Amino acid sequence: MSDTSETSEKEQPRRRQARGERRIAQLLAAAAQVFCTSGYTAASTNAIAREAGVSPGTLYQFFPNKEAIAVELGDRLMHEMRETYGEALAPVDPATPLEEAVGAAVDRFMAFNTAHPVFFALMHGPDIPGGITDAHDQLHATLIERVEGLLASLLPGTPAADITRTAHVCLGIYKAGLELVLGHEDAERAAYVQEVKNVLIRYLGPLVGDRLGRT
Amino acid sequence: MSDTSETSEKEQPRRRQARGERRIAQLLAAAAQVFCTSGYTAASTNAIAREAGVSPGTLYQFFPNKEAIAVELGDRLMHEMRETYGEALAPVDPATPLEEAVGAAVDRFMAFNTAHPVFFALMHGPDIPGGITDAHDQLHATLIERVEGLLASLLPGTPAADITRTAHVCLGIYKAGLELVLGHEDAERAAYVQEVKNVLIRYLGPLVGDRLGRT
Amino acid sequence: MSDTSETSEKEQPRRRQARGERRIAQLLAAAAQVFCTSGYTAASTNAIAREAGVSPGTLYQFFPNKEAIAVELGDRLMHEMRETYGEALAPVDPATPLEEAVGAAVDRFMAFNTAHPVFFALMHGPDIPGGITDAHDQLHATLIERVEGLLASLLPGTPAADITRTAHVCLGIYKAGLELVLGHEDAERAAYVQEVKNVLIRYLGPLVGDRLGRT
Amino acid sequence: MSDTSETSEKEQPRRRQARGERRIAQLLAAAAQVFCTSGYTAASTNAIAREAGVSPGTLYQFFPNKEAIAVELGDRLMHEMRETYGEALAPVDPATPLEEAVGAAVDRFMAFNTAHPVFFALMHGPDIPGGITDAHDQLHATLIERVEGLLASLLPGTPAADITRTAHVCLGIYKAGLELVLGHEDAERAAYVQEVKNVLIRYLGPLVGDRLGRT
DNA sequence: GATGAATGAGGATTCATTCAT
DNA sequence: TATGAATGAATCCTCATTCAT
Repeated sequence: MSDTSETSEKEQPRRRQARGERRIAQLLAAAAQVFCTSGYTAASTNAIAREAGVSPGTLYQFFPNKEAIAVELGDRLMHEMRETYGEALAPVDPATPLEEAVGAAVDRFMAFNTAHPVFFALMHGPDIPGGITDAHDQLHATLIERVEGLLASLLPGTPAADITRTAHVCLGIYKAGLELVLGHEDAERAAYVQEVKNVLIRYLGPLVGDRLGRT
Repeated sequence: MSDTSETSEKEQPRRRQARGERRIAQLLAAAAQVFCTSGYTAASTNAIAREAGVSPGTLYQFFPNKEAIAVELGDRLMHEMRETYGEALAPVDPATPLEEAVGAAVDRFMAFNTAHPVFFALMHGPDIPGGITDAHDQLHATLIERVEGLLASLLPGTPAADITRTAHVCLGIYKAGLELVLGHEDAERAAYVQEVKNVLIRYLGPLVGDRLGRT
Repeated sequence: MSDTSETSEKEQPRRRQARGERRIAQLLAAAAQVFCTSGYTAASTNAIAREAGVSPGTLYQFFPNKEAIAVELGDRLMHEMRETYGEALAPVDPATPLEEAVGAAVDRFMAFNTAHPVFFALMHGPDIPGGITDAHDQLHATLIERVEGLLASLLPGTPAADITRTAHVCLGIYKAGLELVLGHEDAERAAYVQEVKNVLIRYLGPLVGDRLGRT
Repeated sequence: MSDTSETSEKEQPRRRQARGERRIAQLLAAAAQVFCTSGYTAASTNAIAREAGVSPGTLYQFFPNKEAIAVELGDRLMHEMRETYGEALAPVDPATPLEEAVGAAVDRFMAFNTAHPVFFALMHGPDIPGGITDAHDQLHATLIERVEGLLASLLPGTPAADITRTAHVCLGIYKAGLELVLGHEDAERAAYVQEVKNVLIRYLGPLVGDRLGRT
């Protein structure tokens, strides 16, 4: 009881921050839950607050608006992804067989996304094509960056514009695949995972081959 | 002619229907516009009515709810697609080179979807994974069917389950590609179209090859 | 076919009127149906028109508004009641035993109201105490008049104000009883009918008795 | 005092609740007003909020829908009734002369209903015979129960089914009488009150008598 | 007469956000 | 910090009524 007492002048700020962090985590967890259940657009801040067991006012003490919740959620997810699979998406030894590189990347991504289904909701975002919100933009940009990094190491010497385009295509394929994977279970799910790998490997194969061929 | 009864069963009703039909077309056009601008979820029936220059009540004279608008819009799009590219998606002569078959299909699909951007909004639908609405379900089911038809002719002898899975993958790829295509213009757009073709061709190539190889 | 031809100059007006009458009857029947199903307040003119198989415009060709439909319906019901049970509610031979007079009146009223359940809906009317609408006012007034007539013959020499008050009480009892009767079936319904008679007989008994006693 | 934790569990919540309680009371008062003026069916939640001087949103912070307002209003009225006239409707000493028992009950009921005219609106409810809403159902059921209690003590030995039926009849009589009472003033009102008593006394008299007779 | 399209105010209800406490 | 009350515009949808045809 001695140093957990709130009246300890030194501890208070730290405790406050700690409490804040806890609240934020709590709110983000609730938001994840609600985003998964209802999708981003339909998710209401009140519902998130309720799910978190706090009042709407409290929510707005930590986030200026709904968007910001999604942004922070995305950031943390990306962060956790980096923490967890840190080097998995880092540039790859060009000698690694493509099958292996892609297979590992897809497996890890899928594992992560299956464990954190919000990711999908955030990637998908509000359906509108152009107007995508910041949250999704940011998440998307970060993901693209990472994929670009991977591709750059797989396809050295490829023009940046091509790398970017290929990254978009790969991410698109992955997202589409993820939707299918999440929509099925067990054997069928596994089959879809394999298909995603197939698509990516066959798509990227010739690109890698070209490079090799030119050598 | 013997009976100038209550309502002339030929002219008047047609007139009436004509006006109604025009309004319906007008409303669907407005809905397409609004769906494109705001996405299906965020689109409001009032906004659609406003866009169409009619009162909300008028909208509800023709459609019982928002969903019904999307359904009808999807139906008409599918219908027009069939009319326009009727045989383009019909089973294909297995002798057709894959490049050609896929290239033609993608070109036509893309042309149609570029001309009718609503299609994308409808395909995408409300972001929530499970809850998809009828409108999107129906559209999706119809599209899947068509793709299955195509694939069945390209990959004879393949088990139905595999055809279905492959169809889902192809449609997923196409949708992801469409998003990228719609998000770019001119040369970049063309490049993305080419990438979609590449992905599909390379994905399907081995499957066709297997068949050929087995022959 | 000769004289049913619409081109017969003389017949046309008559036919028109006849047709009009048919339409009105049709509309009133539909209104009765809808009033019963949804109550007067919740009944929509569109629903009535639909039930009648005509367009809303047609309805308004015959009735200026919803109220008027109820009024006309009430009128016709009163009319039919008079036609059917004409003398049943007419002044009664004071020698008739009260039980008999009341029993007969209740039986007939109940028979009529059971056969025409709209009557109840119209009597009940929009729930608001003071603001009762014309339709119900009129119906009510007519009913009160009739009951007053009956009572006047049963209770000769009673001041008009008392007759009126007693009439209101009797009608109130009857309406309350009707609600109960309509809410039950078979044996229980019969029991409630008997109760209504009991209430009225016992209520009126002393009044009649007074008179007799004074004789 | 060792713990100045998150929320003081004694003062603050009470404060909060106090404000809410006040709003609820205010809203219920407004609802009562509006229900009286327009009847339950025609009363709009917006009108209630306006009458209470708050925004529609505020209303929905306390009540999930219109129905709930009526239910709560009914509950509170019943509660107040019990508080105020607690034992007045409680089982009665069978030795009490019927006139006295009925007279007292009617007087109290009438006093209460005159002071709280909403009661009538709630008892009456939406005009539609079968569809009665929960609010009215509940109120009705509670009232019936109470009347049954009264009757059971007045008519010991009567089968439950008969008690129930008699209770329905008495309540019906009372409601019909209330309508008349509320529709008149001063002397005429008093006269109607007397008539209600007369009806009930004469109706119940023989039932009590039967019992006595059988003794 | 008859049609059915058109109206538009109004219904119940929700929601992101703010504010007094 | 935390609360929860407050907001008010916006949501989908209905309905009595009118009007061109």
